[in-house]
Amino acid sequence: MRAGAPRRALRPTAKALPEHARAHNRSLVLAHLFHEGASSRADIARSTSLTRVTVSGLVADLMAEGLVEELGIRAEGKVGKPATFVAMRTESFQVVAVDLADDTRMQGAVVSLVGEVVSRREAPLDGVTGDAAVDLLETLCRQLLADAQHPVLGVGIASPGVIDTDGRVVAAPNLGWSDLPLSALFERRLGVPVHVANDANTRALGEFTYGTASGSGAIVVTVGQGVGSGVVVDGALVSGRHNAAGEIGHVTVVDDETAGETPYPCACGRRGCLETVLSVPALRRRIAGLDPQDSDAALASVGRLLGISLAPVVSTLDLEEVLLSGPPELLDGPLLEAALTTIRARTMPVIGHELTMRMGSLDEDGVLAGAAVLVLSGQLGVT
Amino acid sequence: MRAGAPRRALRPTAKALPEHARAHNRSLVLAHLFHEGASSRADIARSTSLTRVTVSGLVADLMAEGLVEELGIRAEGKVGKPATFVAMRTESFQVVAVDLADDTRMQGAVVSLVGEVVSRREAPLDGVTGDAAVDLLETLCRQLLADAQHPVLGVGIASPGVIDTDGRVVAAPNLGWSDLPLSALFERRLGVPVHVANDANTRALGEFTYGTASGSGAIVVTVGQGVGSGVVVDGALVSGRHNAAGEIGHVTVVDDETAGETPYPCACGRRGCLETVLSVPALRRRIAGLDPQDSDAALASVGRLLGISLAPVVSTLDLEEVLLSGPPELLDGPLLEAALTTIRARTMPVIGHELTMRMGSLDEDGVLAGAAVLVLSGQLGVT
DNA sequence: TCACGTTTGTTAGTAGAACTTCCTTATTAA
DNA sequence: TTAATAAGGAAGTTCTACTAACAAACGTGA
Repeated sequence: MRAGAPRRALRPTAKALPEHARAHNRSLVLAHLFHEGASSRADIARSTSLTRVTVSGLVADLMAEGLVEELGIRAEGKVGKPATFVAMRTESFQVVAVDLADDTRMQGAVVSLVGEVVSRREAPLDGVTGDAAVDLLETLCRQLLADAQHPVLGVGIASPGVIDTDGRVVAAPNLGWSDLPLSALFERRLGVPVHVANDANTRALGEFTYGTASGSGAIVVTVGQGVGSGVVVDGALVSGRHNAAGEIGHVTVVDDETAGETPYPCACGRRGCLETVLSVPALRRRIAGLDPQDSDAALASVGRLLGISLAPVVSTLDLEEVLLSGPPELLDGPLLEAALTTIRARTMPVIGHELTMRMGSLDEDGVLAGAAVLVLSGQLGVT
Repeated sequence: MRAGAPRRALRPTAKALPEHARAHNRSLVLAHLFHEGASSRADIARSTSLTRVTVSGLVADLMAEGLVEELGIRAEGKVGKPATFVAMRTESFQVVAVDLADDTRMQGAVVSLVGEVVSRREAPLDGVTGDAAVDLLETLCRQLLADAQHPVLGVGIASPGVIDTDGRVVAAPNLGWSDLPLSALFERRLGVPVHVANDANTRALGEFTYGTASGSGAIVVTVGQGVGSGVVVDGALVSGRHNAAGEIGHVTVVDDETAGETPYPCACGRRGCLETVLSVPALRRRIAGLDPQDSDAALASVGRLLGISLAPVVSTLDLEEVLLSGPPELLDGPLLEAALTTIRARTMPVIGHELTMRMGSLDEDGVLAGAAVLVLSGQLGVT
């Protein structure tokens, strides 16, 4: 006879209007063209299960906005009236992408809509923080906006630290930022849409859009100065209560009882964090001066620690893929293999056995590509 | 200059039609009435940000279907025309809920729309499995359908094992079921809508709807014969690649190097799974014959193992709450405290410090309440 | 060669949804 | 009694996508 008054809705939802449906279907058409390339209106209709009439209307709108163009008649000879190709004008728009993950310099680029870097710029940080860093970033963005040869859809900024969904930097210690409404501020200053997200999440977005990561459930672990990750669950990036989802670098993996390891102090003030063994500096320290065999064993021991901490995550979320991103000479070998072996050994066969774990397919520009996706997703609804 | 052809969309989306908007808004109205109780049409309009006209139309539809009724004039004296209360007719409909988590018997109940058990029935399993278990379940459901004093919206079944989103039992070893389309089968046989889900996920649904769990990010760990969990991330239950999300019971937490512990064999064929220390039988074994102090220490040691395995999950998903469900005399005390302490010690302060961990607020009928939510959510879109 | 079927894309008309505007009703406050 | 306030409904507008029908352009096969 136990009962309880119903408390609250699981997911606070917003009202739905007809024009929302229109916007949704518009994104559907755009996403098809983005992912599948040039297609006929009838192709789009089949793929989206909208009618040809509706697709024609949406395509007409998109052509009027200059986002889509007709390419001419399909060559292949099949029966029936030949199809007219339409395609997204990916070459006629660009995106400005900035990567703030590096401690020493800001990396920026003009990026095409398919994630190709067209031109780049750097701004050495020289230890500036706070407002000075904001100004430096603004200058870099202005230069990149001037560099672009085509209209810029927006600016995408990947920053370390905690960023909320409105593009406000809640905390980015390296840059001395806290509670900084970066997105709103730069939209005012630059006059173009600005999207900001955490660097590891941004890289994950890049992997999902341009790389080979699958959308059902995956985690992309980024290994650099620190260790971060982006998590996709049921097709969407996880943000978390404090927008701190993916912060796996400061999970304790080494304590006094861990065989063969010593818990080293971490920048966060605690000891034995994953970052103290898996970050690039930590890995380099660990293998410095070792001969290849000992080095491999040392890397494998870190892989095992990574596997131990990932196993509960993989199992709880029933993930499909684990991707590693960072220097291949450190990660792609004994470390990755040991991590995968460890995860498989520590999870149910049905989950661990079908798990794939590998290096991400994007290189150091993956974050820039992801920043482009931020804009694409925010402005056009394309993911 | 690295690039990649865009591969696939992150989230495969379906077309949007105006009538979908209607259904969505209809659920919005229903959900408001469900969670807030009797309200005027104008109240609903304010809460949903729909117009009064639209709300009036939707309420008229719902009244024609008998789901909603007018209650009369609001008593409180404010200026303006007095409001007419409308309310969901929660007492005029019922749900049949069945809990298959127990190895020895099927537990069923007629449940009101607010999660109250109206009447119950049990069916001893006596070791039957496979088709015989299906027949037993059908008989139980028919009896419960006959027991109901009001029209039944549907049947909600919580089963152990892996259940896909269509209500197909992929694998439920205890019941000898595999690849059984339970939902479709019973809809044909019983003639009412049938919804099936994993028992741990169902309990999580119950906690979120009738209990005190918050929707942003939480995990509900159910401790019974085995150990399972349901995970809510960004307001939605996680299903996972194999629909096996939440299967935390078979994560390895004890290996040969774990101080003070011995890895015991598990039913899954491996050793040292969480289930070998945290399940109710394992806990009872562990504290059997110990005096209170030793018993507390033994429970705390299990709590510590739970905390170690949950810490990476809490940190990666930036969860807000961890709920434990099961016998309070085992869980609510040293075990829970040790687990929370361990999680806090092993995660970033910002994540761990604000984490709350406590017992779920629903008792042994939580699964039945969750099964009612399955129907409510599936039939009315109310969560 | 030529009628026929097929496919594409468009035009016209229909149905559904939610909005704004205006009105009636009912109550309190001055 | 009058003005202000609020609830609820009626009428008409706008937006959306659908079905039905059609013209254009092309292969196929007699």
